[in-house]
Amino acid sequence: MTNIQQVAKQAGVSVATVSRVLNGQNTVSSKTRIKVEEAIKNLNYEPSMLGRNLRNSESRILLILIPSISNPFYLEIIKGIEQIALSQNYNILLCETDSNPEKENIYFDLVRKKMADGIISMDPAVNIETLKELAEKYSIIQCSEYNLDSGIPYVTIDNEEASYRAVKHLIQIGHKKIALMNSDEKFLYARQREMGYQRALEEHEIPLNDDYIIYTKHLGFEHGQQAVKKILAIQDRPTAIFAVSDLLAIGALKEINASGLHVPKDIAVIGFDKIDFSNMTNPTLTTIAQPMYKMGTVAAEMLIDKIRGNDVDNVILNYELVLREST
Amino acid sequence: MTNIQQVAKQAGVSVATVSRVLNGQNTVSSKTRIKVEEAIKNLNYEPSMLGRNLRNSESRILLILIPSISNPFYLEIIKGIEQIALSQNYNILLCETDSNPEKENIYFDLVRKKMADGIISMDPAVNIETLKELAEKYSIIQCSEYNLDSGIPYVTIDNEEASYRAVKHLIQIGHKKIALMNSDEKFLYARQREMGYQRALEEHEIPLNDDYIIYTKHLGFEHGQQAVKKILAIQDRPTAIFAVSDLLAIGALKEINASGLHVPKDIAVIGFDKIDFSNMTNPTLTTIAQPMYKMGTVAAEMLIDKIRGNDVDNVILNYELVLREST
DNA sequence: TTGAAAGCGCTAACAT
DNA sequence: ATGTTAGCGCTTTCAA
Repeated sequence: MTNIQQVAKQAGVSVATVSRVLNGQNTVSSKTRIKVEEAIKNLNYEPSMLGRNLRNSESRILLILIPSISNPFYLEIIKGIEQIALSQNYNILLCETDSNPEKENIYFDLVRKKMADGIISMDPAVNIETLKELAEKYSIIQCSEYNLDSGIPYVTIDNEEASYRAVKHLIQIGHKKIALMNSDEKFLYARQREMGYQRALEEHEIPLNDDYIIYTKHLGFEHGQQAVKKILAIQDRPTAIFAVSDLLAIGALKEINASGLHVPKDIAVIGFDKIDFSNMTNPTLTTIAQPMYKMGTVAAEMLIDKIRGNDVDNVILNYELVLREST
Repeated sequence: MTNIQQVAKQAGVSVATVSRVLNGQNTVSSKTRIKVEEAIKNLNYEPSMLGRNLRNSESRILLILIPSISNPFYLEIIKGIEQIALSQNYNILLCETDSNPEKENIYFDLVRKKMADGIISMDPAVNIETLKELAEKYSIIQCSEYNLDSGIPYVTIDNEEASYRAVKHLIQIGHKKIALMNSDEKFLYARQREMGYQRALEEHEIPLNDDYIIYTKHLGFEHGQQAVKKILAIQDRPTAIFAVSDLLAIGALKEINASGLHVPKDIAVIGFDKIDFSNMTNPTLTTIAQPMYKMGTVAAEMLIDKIRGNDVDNVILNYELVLREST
């Protein structure tokens, strides 16, 4: 491996000058610059990030914490993060926590050990106490899921409002018996979306029916299947389902089909996120579109800003109701 | 940030001794070890990977090149890679190339610049000349897609045989008019799967019909939809379709449904990969299961072996035919 | 405009 | 069993 010393020797200059050329400083005469560039070419020299990073005391790596790589919702966000990261010469380390605190802690160690310059956390189940502690020393942003009192900057959408909008749509097309397929109430977004659901019902004077609210442990396809079985078994069966995640809704769709019922004739279904697959189902899924790519770019910009030592503000992005075949 | 010096001072020993404790060397008396460990705790010391990595001339990062993060096929492989990587104290940098040589080259630079210790390439469209050149200086493994003459070690399945098995299944359940929905012939796996398709037909004395072979540019859902339209428009319409990727097959499924035809009554469909979603469609998809997780673990083991300077052998893993509702 | 030299945090060879 | 010290490859301060 050739290093900066050898380039300097070959070019007949000092390592400082080579470094200056490498970093595009304009304090180098064009004659010397050319000499150096030739030497670099001759020797096939590639500067080592290891040396540079130690010297600059940075890793130029951003940590992305997601609960599961299998949920396409996160993939679109990641693409947004990546676009900004690459343009600013950062690389991203994608870490799947499985909502497991131990795994999470291994990844937190990466920033403690200077292997990463900052974290974008998207795990709703993240240990918020640890995260807060970490946020005192390191740069951290929360994306999608967040905590109001943590002081950690976040980017998200207005979950209560989006949920209200979804349920209101169901009411407007004539439904009164509307089930809510929620995730776990320990997550802020779950509580917010439930509040939106309640507000829409109350506003239209539809009484709340606790039997119509089903909770699932995870946001997987199979959990949607299981949950919808319970809903179908209710005596006064709902005519519509609002699922707080497309994956749940897609699972519901499949199970409803299997049970011989028809969507949307017998039961209407609306999802949340607008993942790619929501357009591939039969029928296609009506859903609340989250601006995932945008959330990613904003989160990345916020994080890089924070790493540079600037203060950053929270951001609330807009959602959209996407009408398709399932309602 | 506290460093090794400060720990040494606090513990009343030399930095060498601290380093020894850090690295679990047994040449340290338990008395000193305890002193050092206490100092580490007191000072909240975390060793910097930046210093260690420069000193050891390694980054402990593995580069994973995939064409698209949206294809779930790769996600399962990545999980396998990750499991091995983490257990060996490596981290993985996931890089989506979009099969774009420029983007690819940015990522290649990471290994040239010592930001990564090796590469697992899964992009069929990778610039093989560049990869070969790189493989002379750096550790590289190909996973799933490979090149016979490159000398780059690979892990894969027997595509020809698996494809033969899929088509033979269709023949066995009574089909004679079988379409092949292939990707681009410039990819080795595409050629291999086409050969398997041909062999199965020939063996059962079914004449080859060029009209029944459709090529798609990419392995996306939408490309499956488009391709199946062409197939449905053929005068002597096929009664079965073998798609070389589940995503294509799922797109086909959806489009066939939309056209009013029924799977498998009117047209049987078989896919390839066994991605999670192949079980979520209606009907569920018969498919060739690739051992994706295993491919990942093997690839990671091979790469780490190679980084350590060992020679590694190519590996061919087993596939499986998974019968479900679509045939 | 350029060079000499210090130092980022760590490991390991060598000495004791 | 422990310490001294060189050096990994780079950037930057200071001096010329």
